[in-house]
Amino acid sequence: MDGSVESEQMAGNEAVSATGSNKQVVTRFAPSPTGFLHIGGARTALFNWLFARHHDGKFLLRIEDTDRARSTEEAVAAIFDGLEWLGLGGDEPAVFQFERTPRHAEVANQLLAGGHAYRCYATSEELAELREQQRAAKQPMRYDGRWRDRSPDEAPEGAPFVIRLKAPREGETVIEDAVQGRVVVQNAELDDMILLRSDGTPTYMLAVVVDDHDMGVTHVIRGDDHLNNAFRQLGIIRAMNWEEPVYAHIPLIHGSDGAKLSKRHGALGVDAYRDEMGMLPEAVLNYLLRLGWGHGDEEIISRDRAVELFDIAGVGRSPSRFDIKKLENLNGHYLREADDARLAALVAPMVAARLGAALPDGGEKLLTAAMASLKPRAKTLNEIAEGAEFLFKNCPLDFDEKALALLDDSARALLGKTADALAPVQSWTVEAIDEAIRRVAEDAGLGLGKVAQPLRAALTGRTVSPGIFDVLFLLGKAESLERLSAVRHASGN
RNA sequence: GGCCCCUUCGUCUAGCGGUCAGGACGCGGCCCUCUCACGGCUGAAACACGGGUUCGAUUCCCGUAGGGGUCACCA
Repeated sequence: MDGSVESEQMAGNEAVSATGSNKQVVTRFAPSPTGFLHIGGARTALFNWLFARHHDGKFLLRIEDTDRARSTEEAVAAIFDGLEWLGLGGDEPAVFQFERTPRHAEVANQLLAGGHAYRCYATSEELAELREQQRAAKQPMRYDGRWRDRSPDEAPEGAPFVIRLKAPREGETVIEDAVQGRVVVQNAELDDMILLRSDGTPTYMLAVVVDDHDMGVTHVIRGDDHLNNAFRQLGIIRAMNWEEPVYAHIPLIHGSDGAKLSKRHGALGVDAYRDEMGMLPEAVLNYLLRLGWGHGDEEIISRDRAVELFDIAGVGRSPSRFDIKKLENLNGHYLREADDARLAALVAPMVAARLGAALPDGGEKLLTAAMASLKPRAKTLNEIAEGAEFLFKNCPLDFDEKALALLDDSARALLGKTADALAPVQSWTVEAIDEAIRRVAEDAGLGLGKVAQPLRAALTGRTVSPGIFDVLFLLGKAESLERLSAVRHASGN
């Protein structure tokens, strides 16, 4: 057996033993509030949430808002809103990183006092020049450590400085990543990163490490784009002599073009899946779960089942592309499973918007009754709303072209016979309607389809709708007859 | 460019040395049928390439190619 497989197993066992022993699993989701909760972030949150639940641990939230210029309150609200919709709230109130600035500075100074960090007086211009030279010389671009070993007396009087980590230059750093396996980086590749900016605020590198430590995070599950950062962060953790968390860097989600899917590249927020695309949260969750994680042939996986099954070992190592078709398919599945009244409540405002008018009294009730025949035909709430429109249209219906084509003179004559057959029906049940319509077809010596299609056109204005008996039943006797009559008395096409 | 990661049907994936390479979405066909869906059955569709290791590689190792990530006083 080779080394990498072995190391993966070790990483896996480490994760398990951390839970098997006295230590409670703590995971966190730590978005920066510079935009909405995008789909990749939602998946990261999901994996963290599931891992914590699976191990009876804690799932925490932290808002990484140390970049004051780019953080907004709207973004914070959007992120909480998205998480709430998906049912991925934290087990404790969210931590706002900016509020912990003093603690970050404290740690930086501790590092300084312990000789693990030093003051660097290089200016931004100086550094930019350095990078430019390195670029020109085709050298790797990194800080050259010009203040690393200088004596403090050489410091320019009163000049601003940053605090940098004094990272080891020899040897290598190894991470046994629970997803990626053993990853090794030469320490020479890592430069002395900035811990505290010249204005005294912490950088992300410092803040994450301090906060993760203080929050007791045992497992850091995050996007693959942080894998390189982990090596730098480890430098701080080791300098502080803190316990190292288990890292699990999950592959990113790419767009259908294969490029990184992020808010910077116009990826959608989860709110768009809810508000614009008509998705159900359980469908989004199921889809996200299967993107990058698998358990044999299981495709339809409930939240509870996911908690039961989820493990890091099932997370794949390669990036995946977002496929809206599959999400839609899953959404269709959950639509069919969903409670009719819940769906009606969700769809009612959408139907009203399409109609440009409020729904009549009892509109939501009618939608609930119609849901059983509406939802199998839809993949999104939008499609349900579209399919429900005919229920609320007023009498001179707007007919689409194909419907109009069906309503020729002979069809109108047939519609007359149909109306006559329907008029005497006393108890307006699907069975009674079924019987009456079939008799019309039989008497005319026609197949049921020959009667149903013109009827459908006359009643809905479309050639596509739920079963014709259901349409008649849902519309009610009076409305049905009125629509038939309206068509028969309209001028020919 | 340096460093790091990745590579099974178009897409998401199962596989963990010997399989007719399985499932799902999408696509085609058939059935059901009053339309459209749903549902059922079914078909086409993949181990990037080249070397090893091995009796035997999709599976292990090394290259190549391709893709991605990362190199800020952003997070």
